[in-house]
Amino acid sequence: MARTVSNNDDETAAKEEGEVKDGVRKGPWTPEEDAILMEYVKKHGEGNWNSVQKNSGLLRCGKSCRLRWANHLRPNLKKGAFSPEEEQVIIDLHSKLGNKWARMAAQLPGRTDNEIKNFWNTRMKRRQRAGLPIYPPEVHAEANAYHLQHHRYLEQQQPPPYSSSSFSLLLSSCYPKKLNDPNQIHHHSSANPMQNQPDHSADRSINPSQQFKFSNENSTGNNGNFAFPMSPLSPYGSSSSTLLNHSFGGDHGGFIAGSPYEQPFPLVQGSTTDISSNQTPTPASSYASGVDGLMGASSMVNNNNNNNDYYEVAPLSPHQGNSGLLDALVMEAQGLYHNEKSRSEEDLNLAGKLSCKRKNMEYAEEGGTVPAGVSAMKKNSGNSSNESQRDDDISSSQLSKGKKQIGEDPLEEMNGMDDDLVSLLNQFPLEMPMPEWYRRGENQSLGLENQPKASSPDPADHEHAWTLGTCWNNMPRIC
DNA sequence: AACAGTAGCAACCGCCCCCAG
DNA sequence: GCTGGGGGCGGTTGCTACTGT
Repeated sequence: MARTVSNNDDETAAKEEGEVKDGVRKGPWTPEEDAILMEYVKKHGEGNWNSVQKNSGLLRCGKSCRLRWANHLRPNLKKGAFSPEEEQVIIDLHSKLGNKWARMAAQLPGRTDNEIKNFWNTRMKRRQRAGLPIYPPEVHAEANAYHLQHHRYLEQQQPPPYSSSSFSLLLSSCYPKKLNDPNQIHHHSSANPMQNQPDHSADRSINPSQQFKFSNENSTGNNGNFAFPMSPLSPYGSSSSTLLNHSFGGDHGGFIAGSPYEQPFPLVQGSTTDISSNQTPTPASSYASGVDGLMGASSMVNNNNNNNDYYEVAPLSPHQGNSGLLDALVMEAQGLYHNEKSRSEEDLNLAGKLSCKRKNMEYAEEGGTVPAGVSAMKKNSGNSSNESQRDDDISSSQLSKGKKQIGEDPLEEMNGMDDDLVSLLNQFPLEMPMPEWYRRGENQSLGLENQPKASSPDPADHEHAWTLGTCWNNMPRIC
């Protein structure tokens, strides 16, 4: 559409010059302003943005200058469409980090967080309209394993090698789940376009996508696929358990096909879902030993829970050296490793308590009874005042050391929200009408949720679903 | 061809948080 | 503890391009 031209010349002129309020101009930057800002930065360097107005006469606030510089003027900025490689990186990073645009930008030289955000939001919208899942399955599988690895750390009562902030966002990549449905483990369970809402998605009750009651939920938990009762508030919580239920996408290994950094990401499960047949079951230690980077504390985890053996290696960031954020993450991981052992048990209790609460809601929602184990967990999960006290202790002890240390407790951050979130938990509707797009997804071969049960996964069908059905590769280019 | 509707995208704003002084 | 600077991120706005009538 042709640009709408105002009939009011004065208005147009005012717009072009930008609106000046309190001596600060807003609106689009003019080339002259850009030149002034660039000149200023050239002379004085970046930083101290609030002094720009004083020293350069630019009628822009400091923040506006900073943004303008960061997003448009700074050297080495890439402009234009994202390359396929960049898109792949974004998708993969988002599956792990959630809406951490700045961190993602740190791994995409020349790209800004805003640019990535816009790209993602546009993509989200597009896929939302199409009723498609956000992630291609291979990325999702890797992200799931990434999350699962964290989950296993908790089970082992070992500190997870993630930072609080990063992991809280890892949780955002959940697909909606069919809790306790043993079959669900083989399904990428959603075409839910809302599945990737920001951080809150750690909790099924918070993530809008997870408020929907899915039919055929099966509360039997005797096959090892029992929805792991973890806290929605724990950074190791429900999301991981959610992921546990669909982590093993059957026909996907731990590699991102076509990824600019095809990291081997072995993920081998023993019994329920055999994905090992589709990838080389490499001894995790061989990966764990020779890697560094984001997952500096990468490790092998062997869990015998419910006859399922998992050997996992944390995915590693392939991009290094372009961001202090990554270094920070490594340091956080190291800090976590040393600081959290003493708290993990209590954290688990809290996680159990809260997740049991949610679990009870789910059972109630299904009209069933709460299994004894769940009730018992609820009883044994301690009391909130103790938890609060613990958090206070942690906080004060940390404060007593002065600055917050890198590697501070992710649980502290999460638990700080306990009251609010529990309140939210209690207020969310237990059942919502299943949206049309989901019902459609149940019956049409749009996404992987419609793949045959993984007892006999058909890679060909699967491939078809993505290359033809969901048109991942055929999506229009962003331009 | 002209117009209207709509999607995609760039850019900005506001709020919040962290950190250093 | 307070304050200011800087940064992160969600939301919004407005322009542009495309498509349908």
